[in-house]
Amino acid sequence: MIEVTYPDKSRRSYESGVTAFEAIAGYTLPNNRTLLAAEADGIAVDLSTVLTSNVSLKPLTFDSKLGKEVYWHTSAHILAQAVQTVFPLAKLAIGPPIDAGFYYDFGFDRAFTPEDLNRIEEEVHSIVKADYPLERIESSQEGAIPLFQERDESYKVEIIKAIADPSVSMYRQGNFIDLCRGPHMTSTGQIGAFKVLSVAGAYWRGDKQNPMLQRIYGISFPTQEELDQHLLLLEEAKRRDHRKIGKELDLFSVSEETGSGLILWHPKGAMVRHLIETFWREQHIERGYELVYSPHIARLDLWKQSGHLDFYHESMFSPISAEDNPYQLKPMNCPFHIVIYKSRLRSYRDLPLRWAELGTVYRRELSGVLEGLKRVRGFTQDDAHIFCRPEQLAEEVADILKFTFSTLRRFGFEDFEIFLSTRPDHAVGSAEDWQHATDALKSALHALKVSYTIDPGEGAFYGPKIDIQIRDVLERSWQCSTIQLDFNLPQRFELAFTGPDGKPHQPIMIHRAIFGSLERFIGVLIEHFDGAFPAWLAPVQVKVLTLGETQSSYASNIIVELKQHGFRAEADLRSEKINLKIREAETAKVPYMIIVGDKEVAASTVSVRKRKEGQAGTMKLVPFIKMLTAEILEYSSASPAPTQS
RNA sequence: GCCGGCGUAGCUCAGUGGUAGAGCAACGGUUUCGUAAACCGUAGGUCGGUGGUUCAAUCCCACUCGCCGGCUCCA
Repeated sequence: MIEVTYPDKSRRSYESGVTAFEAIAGYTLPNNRTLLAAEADGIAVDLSTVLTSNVSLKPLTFDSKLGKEVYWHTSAHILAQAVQTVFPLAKLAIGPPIDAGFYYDFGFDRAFTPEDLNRIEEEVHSIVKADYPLERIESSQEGAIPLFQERDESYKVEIIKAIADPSVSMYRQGNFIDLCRGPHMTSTGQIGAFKVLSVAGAYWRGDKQNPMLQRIYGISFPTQEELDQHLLLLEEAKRRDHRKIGKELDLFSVSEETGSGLILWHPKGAMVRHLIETFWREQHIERGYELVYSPHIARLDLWKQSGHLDFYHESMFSPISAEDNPYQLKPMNCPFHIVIYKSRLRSYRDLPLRWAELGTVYRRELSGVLEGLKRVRGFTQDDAHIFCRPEQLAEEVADILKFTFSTLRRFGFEDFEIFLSTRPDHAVGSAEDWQHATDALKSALHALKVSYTIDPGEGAFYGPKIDIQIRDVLERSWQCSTIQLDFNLPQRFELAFTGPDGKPHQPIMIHRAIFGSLERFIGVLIEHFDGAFPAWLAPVQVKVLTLGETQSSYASNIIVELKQHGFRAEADLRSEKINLKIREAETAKVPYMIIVGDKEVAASTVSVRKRKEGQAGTMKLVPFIKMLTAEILEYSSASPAPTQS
């Protein structure tokens, strides 16, 4: 007999050899979902899995992350079956689930066309309708290889040969068979709604030396409504693409004449950036940072000593010559801050030193990866370096975390996901240093009651790090903030402080950024707000619109008064209809409109109109100013650290 | 960089092997009109660039620049 424990802590006994399906069949599923697979001691398994020992068992439905993975993995198999039905010569490569949906890579002698994708999707529907059961087949490597050789599946053969385990598994549905670790759903008919999304080239194993495969992306959901909802989000993301809005609102541009990946900030965009930068500087000074500035180029020798020339040269522009000395355009700010540190002897009493700089760096990104503000060749890091003693580490990190959360909240981000990356295989620094540093990061996270995920071995070679992802209104995740410890640079530059013992000690260096790249962050912000910035960030906060020429001087006086109160206000005195002026102000996403006609002039009032919401009443200018001031102040209510699921 | 797609007036787009159009914007004029587009007119493009095929190319071909979707989520 074996004992099965369920998520509600109840237990039941079964004969050994019972299947996961039998053990879970009686368990009620939430939300009317279909049972897809099971989670046995935290690992997803087929429902046909035979249980032979005590286990804690959980039903998997589409509502969990693991369940989605199973659902989308099976969907990928259905896609592959459809492709091979339509194009028997297409060779199977790999087909995993991804964050949202799945893809499958095929070796094929040409690119798939949109018409091909339509045919494939039709075939998918008939496979779903046929409701083929999925059957798991276990085999030795020796048994599996001829099977795939026979089918001319050279990628599969290559995969099998690379597998360490002598036995492999395959899944069959109808006449389609694929090498696969699984687990899978029980039948193809369990897919509710399926959409083939797009196709793009992708290298076999991501290596540009290898042949280019055709990657088909798809997505599936239990119901048509969920699929429609998802497609709506994709459309919305496309609609509010920051490149499109950036052009419409005249925020920024990129020109072929100046070069790709180099941002030209137009006045309106520059104002938004200026507001963010000003806020950033004020916050840093308030929180005990000092501002520094460093040049855009430095002698090549500096980059030799920092190691960037060895490890980072692929991302650096070529050196610049000046007389006999080669200079290098900076891809990072850290070496400059280090040189400042070294400009004099430092005492343990001086630490921690917190130096911040909005430093513009240049990186030679591949032309194909550039994307609006989000991936560029010249960008401004909101960089800071903290030099501290080992025992100060946990507190410094906790402060940075608090600072980061409060800053991100200020910009309307409430949903955070935190990752702690630990020591990779190849790393500098002693095991003890890594242990101490990683513990300090953890204790900072614990102190703030922040939950996080550990990414084992994903730290940089020079130290462990904490990455923070924000989730925007379209439910997309963006990684902006990062806190990285560095054992490498202090060593390379022989940084030291004099301890109470009168001897030199090595400080710990923390690199941290909240926005990461100002350009990228603003790109994310534009999409998050759909270009409709909150009043404190809007390049123009108030637009005064006149009905006719007789109100011009009244309107101008209002502008003067608003400006005296520090607001960004503009007037529209043209002899145009009020509807047109309103429409243009709405399109420009100006948060407040003030409409003045003869009535307002006579009563010395203003008619206030709020962006998107419409008329907000007629009032004297003073209450309007109070209202706007209050709205702007509301944004500074930054709260403490989040609690995470 | 690689694969695929695209590149026509400031913007959004239509179009054809015989040297190009629309709407909006701009400019000029008329209109002074109360909460999301008044009306009339004018001007504006060597059809991304270079070379080639052709009697003739914006349209075909090659190269080049740029943009878009992807390219370390490893059965």
